[in-house]
Amino acid sequence: MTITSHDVARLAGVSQATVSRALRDDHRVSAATREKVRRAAQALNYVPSEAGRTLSTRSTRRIGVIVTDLTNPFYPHVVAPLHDELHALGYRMMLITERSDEAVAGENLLDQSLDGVVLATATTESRLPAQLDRRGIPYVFLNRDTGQPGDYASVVDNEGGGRLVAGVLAELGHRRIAGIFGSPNTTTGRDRELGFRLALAEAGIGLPDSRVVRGAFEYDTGYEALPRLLAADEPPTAVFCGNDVVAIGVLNAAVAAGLRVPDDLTVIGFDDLPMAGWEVFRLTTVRHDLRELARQAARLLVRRITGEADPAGERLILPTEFVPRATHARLT
Amino acid sequence: MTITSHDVARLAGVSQATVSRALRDDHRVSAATREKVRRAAQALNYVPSEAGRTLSTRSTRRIGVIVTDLTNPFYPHVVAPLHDELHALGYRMMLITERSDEAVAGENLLDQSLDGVVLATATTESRLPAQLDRRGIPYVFLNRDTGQPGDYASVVDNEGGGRLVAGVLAELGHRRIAGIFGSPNTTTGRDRELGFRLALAEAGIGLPDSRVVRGAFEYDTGYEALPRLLAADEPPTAVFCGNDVVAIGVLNAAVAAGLRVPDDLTVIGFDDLPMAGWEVFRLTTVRHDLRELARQAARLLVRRITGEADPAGERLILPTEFVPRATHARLT
DNA sequence: GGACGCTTGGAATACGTATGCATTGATCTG
DNA sequence: CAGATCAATGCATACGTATTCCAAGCGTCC
Repeated sequence: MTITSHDVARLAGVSQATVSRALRDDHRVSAATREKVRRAAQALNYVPSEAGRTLSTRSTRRIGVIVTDLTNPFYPHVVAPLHDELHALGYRMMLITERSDEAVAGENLLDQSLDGVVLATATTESRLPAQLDRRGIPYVFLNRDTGQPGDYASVVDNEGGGRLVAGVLAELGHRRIAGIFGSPNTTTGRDRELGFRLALAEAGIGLPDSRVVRGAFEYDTGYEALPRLLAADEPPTAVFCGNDVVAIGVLNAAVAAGLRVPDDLTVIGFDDLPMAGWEVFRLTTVRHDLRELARQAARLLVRRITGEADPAGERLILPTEFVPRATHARLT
Repeated sequence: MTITSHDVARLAGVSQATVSRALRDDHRVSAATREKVRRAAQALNYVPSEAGRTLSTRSTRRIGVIVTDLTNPFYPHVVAPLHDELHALGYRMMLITERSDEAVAGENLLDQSLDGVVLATATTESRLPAQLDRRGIPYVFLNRDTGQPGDYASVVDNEGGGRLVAGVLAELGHRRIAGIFGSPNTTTGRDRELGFRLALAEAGIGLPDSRVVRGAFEYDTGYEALPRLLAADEPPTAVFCGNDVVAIGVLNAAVAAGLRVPDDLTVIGFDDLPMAGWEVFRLTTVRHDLRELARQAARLLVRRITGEADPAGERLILPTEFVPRATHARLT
């Protein structure tokens, strides 16, 4: 039923080997035969079998992308450019979404069906990297900074971004400041918190545990955290959120609580998703180039696959920038 | 370097064939040998090669999912449950996002690397179904209703949903009503518009072209449409949007224009994405079970792959339900 | 005119798994 | 006890492509 290179060979009156060569522009085939083969392939509507090619070349031109939860608005903005860049580089994308990536480990990602993997999940406790190493499957971290010397990662200057926000809040006169950070097992959250804390300390501002919440980078985290923070004896005048999605949860909770932003509360996010610029939010946040982050990860992975990457590991860091919109105000 | 079933066979002291059989629980292998093979495989950390298996069985356990644009908040809510359901059914998901699916046709989806395809793109003009048919690759439409007898589709009762909204608006006393519908080349948009128009007509309410906008199911469509609709001589008192994403664009445009919703304008969406329930929106909309829509599509596709589906085609239709929130009001 | 190099294309094989068929030994039946 | 039946396993091959090795043809140079 399916057309193979043998069928093309028969029609063109050449050997199967010649068909393979002709279609791959091997210089050892004459222009005339190439044309003949081309026409035969066209006539039969021939498409080379991916499985046959994979078995022969030991390369699949396929890359796995592992994300936690696609319905979290953050991920699509990294998956989409990843897809595009990988496509441009001649690779297909295999999307794998898993709550815990122990489940991913249970999956057979290791069956040689992937040329490489992009790890875009947040958690630092996964055994997946070790397993990939053992099987010799190249991978890169996206938005996760292990600090391990040999690793490959495309990351954002999270610490710098955290500092930026602390600086701004201090300058605006805020002293009772709260933080909603990512889970402690995400480097993204940890680094943002670290930079934020350091810069706050330099400004002589404390950050007591009573004004700190940690949780997943999800809408609900922000939505549920705000009431708790407000219930304290000395409620905060400003909240720094670990990312925009959390901040948007906070903004919605503020509406529910009848709080006016920024008059009653300053809210600052991180990422600058398109959503952050919507009129209903006009969220003040920290921008970094998510598209470039993804592109960079894709290119790094491909370089690692082709052996062009630095064997000692590579760490590509993107800068951050403060984006003032309408959710921050000077304390009066 | 990589471990094959031959290596396992050597270690276990059996033939490669026996390894294959033992690991696939073939009843024709004794419990003792099975155990011996299991242990050997375990010791070597053996994982069967996907490519070899594919070549041999002519099945890839891989399904392509084609979507237009992942950054459109609608798609993640269909891709995520699709992924989960396919996973549960033992298939992997290959995500393909393309602006135009002519580009998809250029892709080699036809190289036998997919057991089936879910078409979740909106446009009706694609040549892709014809190409898949020609190559005998099973596929289903998700949220697209071709009306062709032999097709397989998982859809929503869009016409019924449109009727619901028209009924509500009429009952609320609205007479100057606007519609922002999907592109004319999407059946989703067309059917919603159709039901809406029919029910409006039955209520004796007109829908002049000056109060109709058509465009992609995107945020910008709604955001840019509202000012134009408001500029008319007799601006509408209510807007029905082809989906929630468009409605959210409208709500943001309303904020930008200083309009109060629902006092000045009633806005109604379609889909009931989680976002629609956010405090800042509290969007009145039409609900259908997006998760079930995806699940149903996955199961239908798998049934078609295994030959269990009705050869005459199948069309699974999900009901809709009106969800009153805070963006609609009675005309005073 | 013979050795040699270059070009072109065919034959053969590797890649890893699944499976039809053959083989072997054992158990059962009349 | 001979022959039939059956369980368990090995042998051989198919799947489709890429590639290595080899052969043939042809021109060139000294």
